[in-house]
Amino acid sequence: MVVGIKDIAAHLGLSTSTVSRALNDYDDVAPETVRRVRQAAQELGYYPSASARNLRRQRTDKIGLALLYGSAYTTFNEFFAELIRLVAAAAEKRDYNLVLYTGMGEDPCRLTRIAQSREVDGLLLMGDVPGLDRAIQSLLVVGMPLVVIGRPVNDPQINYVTADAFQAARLAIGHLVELGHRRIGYISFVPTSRYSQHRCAAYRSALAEYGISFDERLIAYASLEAESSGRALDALLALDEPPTAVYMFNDRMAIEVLRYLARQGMRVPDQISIVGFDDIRSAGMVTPALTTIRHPIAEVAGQAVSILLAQRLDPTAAAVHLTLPVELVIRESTAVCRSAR
Amino acid sequence: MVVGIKDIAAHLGLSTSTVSRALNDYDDVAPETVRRVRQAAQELGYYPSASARNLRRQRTDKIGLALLYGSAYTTFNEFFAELIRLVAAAAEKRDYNLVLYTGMGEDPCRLTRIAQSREVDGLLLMGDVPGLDRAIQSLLVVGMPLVVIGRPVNDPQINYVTADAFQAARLAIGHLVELGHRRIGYISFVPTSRYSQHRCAAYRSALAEYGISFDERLIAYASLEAESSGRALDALLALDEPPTAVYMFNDRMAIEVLRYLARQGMRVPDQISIVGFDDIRSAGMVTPALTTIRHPIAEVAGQAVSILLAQRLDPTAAAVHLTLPVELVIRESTAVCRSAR
DNA sequence: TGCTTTCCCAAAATCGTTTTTGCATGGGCA
DNA sequence: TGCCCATGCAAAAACGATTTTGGGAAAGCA
Repeated sequence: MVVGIKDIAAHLGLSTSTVSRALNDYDDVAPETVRRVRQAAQELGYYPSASARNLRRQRTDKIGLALLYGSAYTTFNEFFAELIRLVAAAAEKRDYNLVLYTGMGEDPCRLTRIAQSREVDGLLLMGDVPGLDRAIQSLLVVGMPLVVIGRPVNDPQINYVTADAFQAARLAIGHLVELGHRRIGYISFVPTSRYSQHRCAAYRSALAEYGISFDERLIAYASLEAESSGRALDALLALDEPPTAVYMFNDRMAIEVLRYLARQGMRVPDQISIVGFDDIRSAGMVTPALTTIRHPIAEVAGQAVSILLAQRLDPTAAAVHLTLPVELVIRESTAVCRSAR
Repeated sequence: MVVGIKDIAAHLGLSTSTVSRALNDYDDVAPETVRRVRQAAQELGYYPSASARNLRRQRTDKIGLALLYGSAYTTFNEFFAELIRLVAAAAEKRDYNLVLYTGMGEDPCRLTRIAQSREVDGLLLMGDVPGLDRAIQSLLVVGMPLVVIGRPVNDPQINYVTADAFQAARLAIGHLVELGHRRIGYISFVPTSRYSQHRCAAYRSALAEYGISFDERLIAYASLEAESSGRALDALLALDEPPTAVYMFNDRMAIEVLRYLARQGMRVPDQISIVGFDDIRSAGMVTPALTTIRHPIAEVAGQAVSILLAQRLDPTAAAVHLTLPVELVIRESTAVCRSAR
């Protein structure tokens, strides 16, 4: 049923090696033979078996994208959707396909298995779970190329590509300070995530830059569950001196907060300003439209794939650490601070 | 560096076949030998080479999800994000991984290559592009299991899983009719898509059920480009007798329309009612919250994977045609028709 | 004891390619 | 003519596992 290289060889009275070399552009095959082989392959509808090819060439032409999230991440959001699409597109442009590994939260050892069994040629890592570092070390041991997406990594051997969280915080906080805000809260992702930790550090650093003293109580944490962001905001609003503006971990949570505030009858931006992060498509479509930081997802995705494949070609090359600039997108969810008017 | 089955065999003074059979639960290996092999495998950090295994077993333990969209689909939306996540989860639950094939719009022949090279064990097909049917036939020829997602297929040999678009239209139109609407428009996806055609047929059928005569001018088409839905709505509103309610192809487009109407200063649902389709997460978070049809994505994803793997096990089984029920979710974007008050 | 069965395991075949090696054939050159 | 080299292909060796085949040793039975 399925036609193999043998069938072509038999059909033309050639050996399989000649057929293979004809199809793979070797230069020790007569042009006429190449033509005949190509034509026969076409006619018989021949496509090489991926498994056999992979085994012999020791490569799979696939890269993996591992989404390392615990149960706190119960749902994808638009950000992931975009990221996955862009990574897949970048990979396909280079004739690679994308394998999705999700639900790795419970068992980072699956990473080890993926690497050791060499079922992909490289791994993109997104997310953070307990035990991840050890799993990553096991990838390095077998020489599996890998790139961490979205946060810096301390280990100088490990590639990463991330948006500039410090610049982002500077832009967000700076924008709010210009509007007269001094009491600026931050709602981050679960504190065990290094994404969250990194962003918190960026928030603190930005506050310091604008001469605002850091108040620990102005940081709250939320997961991506439906009501979580609302509860986190509640905690901030319940303070003696509640924030007049809140910078959010991402747009998804920011939009949840907008919705929550609307239900509570609080007007944004009149009573409180909100700044998001990512600039997902919905950010511009909610009411009020969300002021946010544009995350250069396409660049992140493209660079991640580039770096991964470059490391595959030259495993000895130094690790690449890439921090990409972000932009402030001012929409309707931020305004002059009431108490500063 | 990478440890293979030979290393274990050498290490224990056994043959590779015994090691393999010990690891694969054959019953002609002494329990003590199995124990030793298992332990050695653990200690040496052995994982079987996926490529070698795939070649010998003639399976890859991967399924593909092909997204067949032309350039009209420039972006994923939440619906796809959810679908991909749920399909991946369903696959992983059965120890399969998901390979994403995107950007197949320009060349459905890639499907043929995927099938012939057997790089996945089955294919889930989502979307519709010119030349798709011929490509699908080529999959059938090589016996690649496949399931079409999201729309019925005429060919009785082809599995499909879809939400019930006719019930959806009945629920949506019925709801609007109850509110007094008689002039109900429909904004569909690009007319070349069979998704669009099927949904239009459902819309017509629902109108007929409620005794409303069909007016071709009340159907408009939009792509998923940013301004496309707004333009389509404009066309409907420019009619002599514009619709008092519009049923939308999906929530993404419905939300774009809400945004567009807000910019135009039209109040929803006071001046016009809008019904969506899918019930993506954003649907409940926009203002006004969107009345919509809940698409049972999790069931669709789970059933699609089940059917695919079942067909893999028994290629002679009859094709499965599954139409899953939907639900009406009433929120804030629909109200009593003004002219009926 | 002798024969059959059962239990383990080794050896070899296999999956379908790619890559290496080797060998004719023919042409160029002295 | 004799030698060498380039050309074009066949044969065989990988790739690393699984599966088939076969056989020796121990155990059971007459």
